[in-house]
Amino acid sequence: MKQDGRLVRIVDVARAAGVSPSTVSKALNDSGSLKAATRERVREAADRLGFVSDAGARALSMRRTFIVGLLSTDDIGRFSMPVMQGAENAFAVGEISTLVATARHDAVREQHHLRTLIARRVDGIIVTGKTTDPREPIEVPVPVVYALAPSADPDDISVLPDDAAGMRLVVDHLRTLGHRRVAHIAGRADQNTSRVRLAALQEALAEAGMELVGEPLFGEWSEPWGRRAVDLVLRDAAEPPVTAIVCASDQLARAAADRLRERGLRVPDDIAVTGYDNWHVMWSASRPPLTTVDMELEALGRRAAERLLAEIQEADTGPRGIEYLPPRLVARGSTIAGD
Amino acid sequence: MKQDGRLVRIVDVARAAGVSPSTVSKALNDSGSLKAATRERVREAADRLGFVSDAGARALSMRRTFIVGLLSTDDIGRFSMPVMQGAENAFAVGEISTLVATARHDAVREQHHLRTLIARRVDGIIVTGKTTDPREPIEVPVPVVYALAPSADPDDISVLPDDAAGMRLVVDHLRTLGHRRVAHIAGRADQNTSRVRLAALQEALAEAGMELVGEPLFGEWSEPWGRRAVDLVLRDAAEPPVTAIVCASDQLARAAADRLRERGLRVPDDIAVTGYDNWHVMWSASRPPLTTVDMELEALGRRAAERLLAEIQEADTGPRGIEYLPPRLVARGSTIAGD
DNA sequence: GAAAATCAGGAAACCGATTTCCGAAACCGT
DNA sequence: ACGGTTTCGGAAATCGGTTTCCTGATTTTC
Repeated sequence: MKQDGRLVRIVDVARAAGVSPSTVSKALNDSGSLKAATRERVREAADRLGFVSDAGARALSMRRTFIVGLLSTDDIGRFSMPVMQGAENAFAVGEISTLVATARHDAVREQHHLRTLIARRVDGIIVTGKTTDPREPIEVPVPVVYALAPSADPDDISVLPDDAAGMRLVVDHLRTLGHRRVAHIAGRADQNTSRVRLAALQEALAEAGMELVGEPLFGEWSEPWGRRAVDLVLRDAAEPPVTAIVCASDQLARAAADRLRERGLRVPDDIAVTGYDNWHVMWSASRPPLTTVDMELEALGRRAAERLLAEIQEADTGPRGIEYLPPRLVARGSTIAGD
Repeated sequence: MKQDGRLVRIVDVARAAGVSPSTVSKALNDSGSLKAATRERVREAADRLGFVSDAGARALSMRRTFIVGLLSTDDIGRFSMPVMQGAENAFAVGEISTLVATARHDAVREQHHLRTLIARRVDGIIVTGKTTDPREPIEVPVPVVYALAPSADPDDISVLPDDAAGMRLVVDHLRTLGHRRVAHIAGRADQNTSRVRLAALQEALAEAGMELVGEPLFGEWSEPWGRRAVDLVLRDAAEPPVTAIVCASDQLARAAADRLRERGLRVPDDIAVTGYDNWHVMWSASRPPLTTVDMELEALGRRAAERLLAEIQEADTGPRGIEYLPPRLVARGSTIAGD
């Protein structure tokens, strides 16, 4: 395959097999009607010559490129990466290639990338972003699925992790363990995720007959904030006012656990801690390892890919609007002693 | 642009402008010889109709797809991501699109992806991986550049971060601050990176007339190991045997700083700590923030893209074999008090 | 054994651009 | 006014496949 001359074309195969180009095409694509012997002879010739069909030329006549675009609003980051991974995987089995484009929050760059994707005649586009804040839909003449960052248009297809379900899992877990009074350390107040998680937490707690102690603490998604927030929870209290702290991310939870230990409290015996994200470097570095929620982002990427494929084949069955995918609770030492 | 019928073709523009298709092509590509007025008229018609040239068809006649493949040996991870980002950026300005393929350490998957890339007639391929261990070169009929994971073949083009230079920066920094006796916490012994960093450290220390105290400590790339390693350094010593600990990663350094604080030692006053990677979540969460080395992976991705482009245009000037790119030292509180 | 139905494979049109080649028109100097 | 260049723009070939007929050959049917 490493010769430098032009690659093997279909006519070369045709000549080698003593048939016409159209016959080669039919043989290799299992179309038309050919004798089994002919098919075999062509196939044999094809891979003897190392023939690899030109996808571009094929796309031209089939009016289908088998390429999808993956447009990321920002950089490909910690969240969009697994999504992309899942999508790429799902597509690869269907012989579909993935073209990546990152807009870096720049509208001009985004437009530029969209133009290129259109020029490439992609069969469809998946749009991602790092937050779950709704975004302006993109205007293109091909199917689009939004993953992680939903479209503001309810007629578009969006796939999101079900944060509300995640919080219910957490509350359920804590209730089973006997906790009744919990505090919440949240992330940035201006992000959808923070508000959704808080709301879901409050609701789930109410249903379970449990109590959210103190104001929810909004801050940022950083360890320093996590540590500071713990101090606020424990503010001038001889006895801890709660038995568990639900954190909106693993980063916050890890910092919380650190701070609690520094303040002489044992996790989980004195206070249990839960995180969110199942981010390996965080949950495993925490002492003890974190009980957390896995959003199953890779599955989300796969699902987005499936929906897009269905949409491309005009056979989509899922709901328009936002589809929520169930997360998974992972119980570890930060809530279960001796784990 | 959101009509559902077929997209605007070059003949549509031709008709609208009252010229032939070939004239449209020339007008839009600034080729051939046309009156300025004609060119303008065609252009005007083209974007009035929202014409976007079909890249596939164009590729077919130009024998150049303006697509490159980005093949990752493993998943796209923390290290390959910025590389990919840098490459994608560099390519985007040249109107080149990036096709991603992740092999997940699976030879079969890798072969499969290579076949698809060849079928797509990519102009070239960038190969990455997460470690700097040399890898088997790939066999393809197009130019290839290896980034991060070098090819075992010295005739191939590889671009790597200069870890030796990075370690020299660290030693230099510590020497300036008056340190003479340092310990080293390394990562996995079976990885090239670990050995290279250690060797460079030893050499730089020798040159600077400084001393590496104790055996280098190999372990894993995790915080638990970082903490344990600190205990080994301080083992049954009333007084710390060193004034600085050079860690092979930010993760290790952050854990080391944590552990030192727990043992009642002040960083950097009693012992200074350095990391490697400039990994934001690690250096910023550390108390104090970490002095570390930034490998400039995004620049590395850009460089890889440049080399590949040059190679595609048969105008490469850089050296065959491995090209090392200079890292950058970032000084922070873990070595400089009051920072 | 003849008519009808089925099967195998090829010729040619087509997908949507680029590019080479060529003819007509405009321009030139004398 | 005339031969000789230039300039401009179109016709047609080409890139590498797929697909639609279409024609002989073979098989089926009664």
